[in-house]
Amino acid sequence: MPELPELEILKNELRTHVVGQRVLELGFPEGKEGDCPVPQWKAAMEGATIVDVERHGKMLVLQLDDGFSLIIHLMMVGQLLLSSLYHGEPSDVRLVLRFVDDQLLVGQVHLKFLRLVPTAGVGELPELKKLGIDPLDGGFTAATLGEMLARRRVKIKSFLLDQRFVAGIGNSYADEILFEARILPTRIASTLSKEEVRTLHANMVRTLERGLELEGSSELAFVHLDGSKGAFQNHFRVKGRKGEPCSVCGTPIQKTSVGGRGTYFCPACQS
DNA sequence: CAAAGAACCTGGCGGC
DNA sequence: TGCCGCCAGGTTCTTT
Repeated sequence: MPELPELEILKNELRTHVVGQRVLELGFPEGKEGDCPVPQWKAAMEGATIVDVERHGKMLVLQLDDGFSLIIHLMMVGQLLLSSLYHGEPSDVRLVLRFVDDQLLVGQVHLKFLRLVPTAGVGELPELKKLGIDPLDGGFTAATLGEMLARRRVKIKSFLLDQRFVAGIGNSYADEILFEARILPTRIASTLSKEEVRTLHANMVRTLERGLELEGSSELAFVHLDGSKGAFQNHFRVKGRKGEPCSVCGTPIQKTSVGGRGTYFCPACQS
């Protein structure tokens, strides 16, 4: 779903196309405002200029020059589209930012996870404060991963999905990472050997970077600002491949459930 | 506090 | 054609 690589792509595209834009109007479709305090949000955003875009885990933070920040989480099916790049008809619009040059940033976003807060308080938001280390951050080393895994009695797949430890990995990348690292999703975190920790770390970084190189995974709804799809889903080696021969050894890929999430793995390659 | 599981949410799909 | 239940996986809450 939209995971770290997809959000990183959107962050970069927003930095290129939206940073520097001044918001003329903030709009919600009639009757779809949800619980958003529309008048206050309009007052805070209209007339303000977007000066930076950051990513924290799977969350995007659009920083305005008047001291407010808009925080967006795409959940499973969210999309952001920019009218100057995208020429179709967005399907389920929930949020529209109109800029002074008449460009529209249109969002199909989960309003329950939309926030507008003072920029100074962004770091104190519970949703952001609880996030763990970013796997593409330089501080994320095999040693730090090893420290986090030690004494953790949770299944390694659940560990990867838990945003409090490492932020940004979701259900699709988790399966691909564990396949590449040749580690069973059900292994208990603390039982990984030093060598396995090193391999896991390397493949977390490598797999996420490969997702970036392939323009993200559009397995579900993810698209770029221009509506185009990524290609990583075409290179999945286990995700969604139940019964198909493993690309390494030919053994049929199996599907099981780990932590209530669909989990694909090769019973021969992963141990 | 850690871990597991259920619940909530949205969209898509199959069955009737 | 619609309705319904189910599944998907993002989060959060509840229980142990």
